[in-house]
Amino acid sequence: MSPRIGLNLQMIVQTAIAIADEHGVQAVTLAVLAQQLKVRSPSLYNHIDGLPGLRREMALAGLHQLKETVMIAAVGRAGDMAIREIFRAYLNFVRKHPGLYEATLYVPEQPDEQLEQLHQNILDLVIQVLSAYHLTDEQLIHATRGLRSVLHGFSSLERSNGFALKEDVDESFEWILNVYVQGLKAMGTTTGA
Amino acid sequence: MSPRIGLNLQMIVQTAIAIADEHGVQAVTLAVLAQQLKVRSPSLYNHIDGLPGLRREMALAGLHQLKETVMIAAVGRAGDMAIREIFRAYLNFVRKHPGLYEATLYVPEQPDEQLEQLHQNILDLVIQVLSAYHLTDEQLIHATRGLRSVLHGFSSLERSNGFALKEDVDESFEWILNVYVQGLKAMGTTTGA
DNA sequence: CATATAAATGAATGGTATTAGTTTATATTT
DNA sequence: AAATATAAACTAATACCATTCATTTATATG
Repeated sequence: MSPRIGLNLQMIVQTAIAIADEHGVQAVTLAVLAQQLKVRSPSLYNHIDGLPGLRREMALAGLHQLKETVMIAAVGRAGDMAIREIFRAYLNFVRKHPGLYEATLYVPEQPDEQLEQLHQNILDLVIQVLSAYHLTDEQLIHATRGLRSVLHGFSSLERSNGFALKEDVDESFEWILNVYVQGLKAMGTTTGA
Repeated sequence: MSPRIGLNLQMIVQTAIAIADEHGVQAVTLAVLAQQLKVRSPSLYNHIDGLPGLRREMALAGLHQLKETVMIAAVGRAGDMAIREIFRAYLNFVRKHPGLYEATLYVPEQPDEQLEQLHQNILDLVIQVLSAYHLTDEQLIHATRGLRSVLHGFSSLERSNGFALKEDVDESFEWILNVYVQGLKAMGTTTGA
């Protein structure tokens, strides 16, 4: 049932992620991947569905890990503190695994239920935390989108040298975090407008 | 001084941008570009410095256009109104020219003075508008970074199908915009308009 | 009209992903 | 233990891609 079990999916994805974290997703080619695994590139096709399949696997792994990261940050906390820790955990994740994070941005050609499920899982976590504030359903949607926008935007810009001075970046992040939390509270009390 | 002037830089970049806006930056290959220009791909090297050179030209064009867009949005306005219009103009730009915007994210291998200058120009515009709020120098840096993070994050996520429901996206954007402006005012030492 | 110039080309190289068919090591069965 | 089935890994080949080099060729200039 399993002749020549030299490779497996986990090894391949793990190696691919290591390359991505070091040199970016674009540097993950089947050629260098096979080389690092001491194998010929066609052999990889026994375990993954080509380069798109590999990218998908990397995205799945990244989203799963990101979900765990966010969950751990939020567990046992509530309200502002939960939000703040989620923000910090998210940024930390991107800083620690830039290539893996980049991989989570993979957009499949056709709808992918498993990918969508993981995205939804993270979304549900955020929604649960935001439910502490007394927002309408619509405001809840806006707030989650705002949170994702800020987090994705900030970490993406930082990753691509978007911020000139490396020094105050952490302070900027905390400042932005404060603005978001303040805004959340302001919107929660004024249940209209 | 100019034999066989069939091609020029402008034509090439313009065609490349059209391809990028329709199919994404990754779809801009020298092969299809040459094909559309009815020329062999090596001919392009007389006008651009390979694919990296083309990407750089696209980034320059995009940043210039983005700068103009932001400037037009802010001219004759001040305070909240200027901020709001810049937000809307930025999002509109990304929606109208997704590929060109993607091209502006190009990061050169080595420091590129011209690219940096254009980035700085846009930054200066934002800083000038934010100066209406009475922020410290540090807060000003944080505020510009926050603005860029939100704008880049939101438009990127929207472009990659990040938001499930297509309907309320504009409302979400306005909501986030409001949070930002409110936060700005709260942080300012004195109130602006 | 001759010549210099630079644009456009064909040919070739090396990289990439991918497919097809073949070999081969292992697990299972006889 | 030997035979066989199975799937992993391979070789070979194809079709793209960017890029370089040497050559041709059209045009502007002397």
